[in-house]
Amino acid sequence: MLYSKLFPKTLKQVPSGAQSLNHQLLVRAGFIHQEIAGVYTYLPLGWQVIEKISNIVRVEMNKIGGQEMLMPVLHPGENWKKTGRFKSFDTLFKLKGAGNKDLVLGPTHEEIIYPLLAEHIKSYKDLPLYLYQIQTKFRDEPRAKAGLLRTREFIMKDLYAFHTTDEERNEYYKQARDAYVKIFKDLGIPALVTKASGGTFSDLSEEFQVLTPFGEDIIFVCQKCSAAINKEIVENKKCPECGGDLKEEKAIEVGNIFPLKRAYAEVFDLSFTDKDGERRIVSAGCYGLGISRTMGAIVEIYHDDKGIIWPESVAPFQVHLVGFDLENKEVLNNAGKIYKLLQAEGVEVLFDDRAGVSAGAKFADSDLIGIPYRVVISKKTGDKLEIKKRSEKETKFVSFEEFLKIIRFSH
RNA sequence: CGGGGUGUAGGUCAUCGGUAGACCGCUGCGUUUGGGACGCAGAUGUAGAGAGUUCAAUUCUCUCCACCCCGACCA
Repeated sequence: MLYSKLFPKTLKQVPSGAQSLNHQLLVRAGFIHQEIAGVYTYLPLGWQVIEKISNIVRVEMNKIGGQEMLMPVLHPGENWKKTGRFKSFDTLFKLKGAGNKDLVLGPTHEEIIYPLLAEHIKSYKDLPLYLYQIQTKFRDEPRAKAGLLRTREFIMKDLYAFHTTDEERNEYYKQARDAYVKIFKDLGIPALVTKASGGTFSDLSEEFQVLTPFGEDIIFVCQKCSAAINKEIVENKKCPECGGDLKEEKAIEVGNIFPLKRAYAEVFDLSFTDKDGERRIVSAGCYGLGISRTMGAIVEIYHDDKGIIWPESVAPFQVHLVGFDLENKEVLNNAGKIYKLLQAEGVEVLFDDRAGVSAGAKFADSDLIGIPYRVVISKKTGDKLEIKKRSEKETKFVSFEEFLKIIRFSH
């Protein structure tokens, strides 16, 4: 991608009202644009990051048997009335469709997937079944805040798993939990598996929490064994695992996994005929992961006073190629050649090809955007590349081949 | 939803009872060229909306709307 063509330009000033770092940096660097409270456009750079995160999640969901699909945003109000959540779900967006029909913008998809499954699941042979989607959800939060950490429209991965027995479901829960641990490791995020209450769905759930001052959850982390427990279920200040001392921390929930109770299966009659000819209710589990919130959480963790420092796995590009002295034909040709060679090697590269822009401005933009590797080509660099990792201070001069080895090795 | 705050150029803000200004950005020309360069010239505004007070309102008052912060809420 040529930087001169990239939409939009970066901003020097912090947007009015933006307090959290993810909000400030993502807006300034041109990743997101706020439309209304808690609703953002994902601009080209931002969308690249969303896609990177989504793909990491997809890989692990597919490994545990997940089949990706896409359910509608628009739901029949009727289904929500059946489960009682048309009234009880506080942040539900409701609207009227043609013929004055009640419609709902989906905040979660039990009301769609249960009736869908009820139509198709007849036998124990149809189970287990793991279905997931990555999709925009809507919740009319009374107070959106902190950039992407709390929005009214957000991108979420939700996997619904359906089983013949609770034992089978619990077995799968462990697999899903491992998959989540792997996902956050691949994303480069230190997420703590945190015990929490299950809310109305189940007695216990686990949340994946990232420590950040802008988080909204209070969790307690054991200073001895690192176990984490949500405030809502901490009774005394001692670790239930090892008895160690607990430290209170602010955190943001980026994932939540829990076994579902059978309420929805019963409402929508999601049952099957077992081997012995008996009709049984399906046992389910639900596994959510906030894709867009995770993007915000990453920025909360990885930044400095100059800008974002993306982990390599989710950066919008791997390499930020910065050209100086581009009025000089030779330098321009050389930079263009490096750009093409990197692309030919499958490297995702953003090439700052702007002429007449000062070095300082290019460095500042590069630091703000936060791509892992910066490569400078100028009249000084000759046949070498001047490289610098965004996360480090030192600059090195290396050959093209050496640079390729470096970025390959880092993966 | 309770409390507080803010709405002025594309962005960040200043101003002020007599219908607007800076900086950034943008356009043109020239000089620069390794950490957000400089000079000159230019373009860009229903001052959030409505009502009221006044000779006169962006400015004061009221209502509404939007956004932000604290709290409550957060399957």
